[in-house]
Amino acid sequence: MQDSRTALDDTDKRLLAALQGDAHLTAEALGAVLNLSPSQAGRRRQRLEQAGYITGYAARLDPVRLGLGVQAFVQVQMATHDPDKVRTFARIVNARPDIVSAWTLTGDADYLLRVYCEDLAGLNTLVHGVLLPHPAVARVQSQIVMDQFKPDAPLPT
Amino acid sequence: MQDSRTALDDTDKRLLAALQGDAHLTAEALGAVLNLSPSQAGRRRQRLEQAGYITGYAARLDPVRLGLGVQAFVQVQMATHDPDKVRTFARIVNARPDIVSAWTLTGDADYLLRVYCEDLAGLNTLVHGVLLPHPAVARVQSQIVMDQFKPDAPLPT
DNA sequence: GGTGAAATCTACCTAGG
DNA sequence: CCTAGGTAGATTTCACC
Repeated sequence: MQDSRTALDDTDKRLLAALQGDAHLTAEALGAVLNLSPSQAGRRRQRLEQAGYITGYAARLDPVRLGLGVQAFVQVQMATHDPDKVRTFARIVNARPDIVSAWTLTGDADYLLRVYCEDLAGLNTLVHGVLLPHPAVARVQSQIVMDQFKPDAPLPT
Repeated sequence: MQDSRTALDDTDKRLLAALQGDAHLTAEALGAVLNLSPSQAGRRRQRLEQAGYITGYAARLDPVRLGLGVQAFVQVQMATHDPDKVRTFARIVNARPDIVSAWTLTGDADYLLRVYCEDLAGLNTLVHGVLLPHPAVARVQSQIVMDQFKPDAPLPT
């Protein structure tokens, strides 16, 4: 199965797109979309899973329904790159459930955090009570999400 | 079922967490995790779906496997808020598959875009060939993701 | 590309608090 | 009366032809 990866044909791409929209599509439904027999659609899905294109299937939750009304991006500039201090910072980031993603970026902001909070007070506690007091942190700038303009992230295929 | 929504009990939260990790967990597997019978686990899942906590199930893809080696955040400052020009900008954002998410933020950057590109050349084309030339755009700053520090986004429950 | 066995889901039914 | 557990029919998957 070395070369099933080199090129995704158009059907593969549409299959991946369909499964990004609904992971519970049956082989029969996939076949209907792709103009394939159910067995071929199922086999193709299996191939793409085993080839590593599909890493898993996840439930999509509604943040507002869960009481998470405030979504924000927080840029964190580090005061130091001292490994010890950065490690304790990393532990905090990993431990806090309200920080759902964290990236290191090129440019002047060292970290970008994506956070979900119940309300503005929660965001303030995170920024001023947790991040800013940390010895490794120099500066924090938070930007609240006003609107999710483009819906989340089907990867381009 | 009016009040099944007001408060999620601990079992509900663990169920949501489990399904965020793997949407294909069977009712039996869920029951094993939650110490419930399969029928009760399935029933609980159904309730959470109907109550709107779960909005759907999606396949998670591997961007690198798909040949998308460069991931970046692009901040776009608008030159104008003229509705017409903003609309054409919005159409471009929605049309381009390499822009997977777009948010409007508080602060000086008007839009934050999350993009996946094959390589740096692709990102450059997007920034200098598509975004900057647009009449509504004043300034663009792209920051490439070096490392995804915290894995993507199970929502806190 | 099709078929059949195994597994799973869902709706209904029964028991217990 | 409401919640938990179990059972049967329908649907789906997966290995084989």
